[in-house]
Amino acid sequence: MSVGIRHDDLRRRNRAMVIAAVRRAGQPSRTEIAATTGLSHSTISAISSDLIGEGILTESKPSEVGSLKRGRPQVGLGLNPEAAAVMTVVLSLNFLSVAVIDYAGQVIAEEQRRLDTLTMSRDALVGECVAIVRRRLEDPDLDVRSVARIALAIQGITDTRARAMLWSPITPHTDIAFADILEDEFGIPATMENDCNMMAIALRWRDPDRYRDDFIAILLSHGIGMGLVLKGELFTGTHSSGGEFGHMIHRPHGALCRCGRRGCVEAYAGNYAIWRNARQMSEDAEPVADVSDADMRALATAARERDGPEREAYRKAGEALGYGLGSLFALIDPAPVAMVGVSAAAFDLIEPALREAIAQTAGGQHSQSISFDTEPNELPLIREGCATRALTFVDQEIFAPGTQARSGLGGKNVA
Amino acid sequence: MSVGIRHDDLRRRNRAMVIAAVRRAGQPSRTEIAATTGLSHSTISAISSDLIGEGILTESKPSEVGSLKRGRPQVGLGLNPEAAAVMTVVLSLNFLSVAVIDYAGQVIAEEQRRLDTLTMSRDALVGECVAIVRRRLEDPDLDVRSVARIALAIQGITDTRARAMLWSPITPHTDIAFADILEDEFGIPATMENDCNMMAIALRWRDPDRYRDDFIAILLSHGIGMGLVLKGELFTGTHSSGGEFGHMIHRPHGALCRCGRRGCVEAYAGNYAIWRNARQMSEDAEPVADVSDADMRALATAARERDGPEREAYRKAGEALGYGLGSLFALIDPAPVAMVGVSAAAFDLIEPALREAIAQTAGGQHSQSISFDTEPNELPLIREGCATRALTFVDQEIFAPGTQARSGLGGKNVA
DNA sequence: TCTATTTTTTCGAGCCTCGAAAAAATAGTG
DNA sequence: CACTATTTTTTCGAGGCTCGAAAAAATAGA
Repeated sequence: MSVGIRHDDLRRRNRAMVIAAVRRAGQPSRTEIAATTGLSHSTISAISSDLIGEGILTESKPSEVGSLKRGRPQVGLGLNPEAAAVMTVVLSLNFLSVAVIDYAGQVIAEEQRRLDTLTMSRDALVGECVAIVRRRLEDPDLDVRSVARIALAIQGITDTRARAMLWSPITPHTDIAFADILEDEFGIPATMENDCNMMAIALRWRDPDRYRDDFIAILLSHGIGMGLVLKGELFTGTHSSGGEFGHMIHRPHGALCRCGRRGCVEAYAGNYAIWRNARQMSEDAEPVADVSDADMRALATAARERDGPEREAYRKAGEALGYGLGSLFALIDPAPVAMVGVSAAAFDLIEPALREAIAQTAGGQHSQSISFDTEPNELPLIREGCATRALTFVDQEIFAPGTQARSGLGGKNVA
Repeated sequence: MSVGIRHDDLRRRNRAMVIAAVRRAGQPSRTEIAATTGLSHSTISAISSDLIGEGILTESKPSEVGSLKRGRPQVGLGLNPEAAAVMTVVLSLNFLSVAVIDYAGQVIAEEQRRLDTLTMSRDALVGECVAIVRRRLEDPDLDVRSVARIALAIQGITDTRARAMLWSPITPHTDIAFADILEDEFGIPATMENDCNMMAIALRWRDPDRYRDDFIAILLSHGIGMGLVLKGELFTGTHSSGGEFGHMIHRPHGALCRCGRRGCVEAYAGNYAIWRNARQMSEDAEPVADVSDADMRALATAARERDGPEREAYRKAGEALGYGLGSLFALIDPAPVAMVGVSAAAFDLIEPALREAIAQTAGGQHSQSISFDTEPNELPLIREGCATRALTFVDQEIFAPGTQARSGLGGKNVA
């Protein structure tokens, strides 16, 4: 069953703890780290001395902290930007974007490309991803050896182990093992993440007060996606990335969904569904491939101006989202929700019906206390999430590795 | 944030690990424990020597193991039944049952009572629980001091911390802090658990091969409940016991549910709902308070005999359960399901419509691979779950405590 | 009785964390 | 400007824990 704790695990975990404390706090002193981790000063001293010796952390000048207190000034510890780098690859509908990020979290290079993802062949799609990564890696300003991790994100379903895309609305092809492909090509560990999960991670990173242990990130875009954090952990399905909120059933035998089934939440609340209803097309009408953000904004403007089919379309979207959230809340209890994506900008049109629907459900008793936040731009969020995730991997798996000799100078006599 | 690992934690966790290994394996030798925990023989030897010295474990005679191998015979380690005892209290509709269980898991006493829970006053209900516990504690055969934990289970919603019942269908009263009440009364740590969660725990204990990391236990009774294990952990809501599968919305504005809302899964699949549909009453008809098991069995018999309203009622139940499961599977992916309770005996009537409905949902792609198991009797399961939970608490919190001096003989020179 | 085999215990080495004390580095103070 | 108070950081020895190797224990077969 579960395994006992070895003695070596102790140091490993505490190393990881120190690195995590520095990443979260920015420039904490050793004393601060001791306070947040609960470890003793001596232990922190020993571990940080190791980490500085290994080039993972750096001491910042006392002046930067600028304390006006008496006594020996604190020495801030920071992440050494050159200790490593990671790459993020975000693949969305007709769009591919890559960024290189240093160990301290700063973007040091990026590149973006428009593609026609819906019609590309499988090989072409994979080829574009590989090519854009290669171009970044060939950048003379970048030390290739320092790139320790590549995190891809895609809209759609990925497997639990974050190795492959299983299904995605942006391409007709399925089961593409992006992580393995990139690893084989470049020899750099890679993962294939779900876009909404990365949004959730970024939200927590941005605002840990609001998004801490339990919250929901919902992508209101062409499709409906969800990233869910429960009890401080990213929630994933047993086999796949899970959390397919958009494909919970809102109305049995209801409107036709892009996934081919009927009555999904997405079939009422996805951009194509709002579009379809606003145009008063049949619920059986085949979903359109894409609706531009500009068109969606125009729809929202029309809905705000007059009571007509546009307004009704947003109302239906709100109702579907509300009942869906209500069912979700029956399972997990209410939690803060962030609405992300172009339709989040039209949340004023969605919210009334959404709240009314929630009030009809088990979550309704807390209807008032449920708070919504909106963020119209999902792409930066997804990239931030990927970066955070990749850097966390480096922190934990590369710089606090399982049972492996630590590089060089094994001692304390570095200072 | 999260806290570093102290040196003392190491031993604590490994002690817990050893106890857990013994509880799971029954009579394992030290060598076996070393293998399952991954710790060295020396460590296991030291820890088990401590545990035996403290009276937590006992050595069983070599003969019992009865190996025919050459070499020094293995000495089996077992839980000392007298090391502690726990009590389970299961409160269900019109029925209260208590059991006393020794540290090795054997029932050593029990008592049951019929009540009229729906009409009792709050004080009377609490009073009955306190009284039945007191009677068991006054049993001269029982050493009161050895009782280390009381686990209550109730149908309904409990809080995350397992202290209080928040709402239950078996009584009109709400927010009863049973755990605190019993602790104050008897000075024994207590918890208030959700019945379906205990079912899930018992299922895993009974059949860890089938029910290991991810599975679902659904109670098909007067109401519909669910216990959910995900990634090896019991799933609870953020504030309450959560997993209110029965109150996911099947049809917006649909049939009247016992909870007062409309369209819940339970409003189609609970006993009262099947009864209501079988009698061709309106979906708006007030749910009846109780339907006897005998009546439900008669309904099932009628449904099997002829195609009529009874059969249709079960079909509707299956449909509601199927769409609900489908939505659940969209979130967590499919997992093995156990159907528990009186209507599980009529699962043959439910299954076709259920599978058909699931096939319409995101879970449909795996429709074939989803397997259902049935267990008509929920009470023993709930009790077993409580016992397992209470004993696990004793294992971890009492016999492998945080940072606390271990009792007596601190040494290895006990043998 | 002796040997092979398997389980369990013992023992010393190597780490790790901790608390206390020392060292380092600064701001006030007269 | 020397001295003191104060705060941070490092050093050092003590105490624990786990591990591997070797020893001890306990049995079956020859």
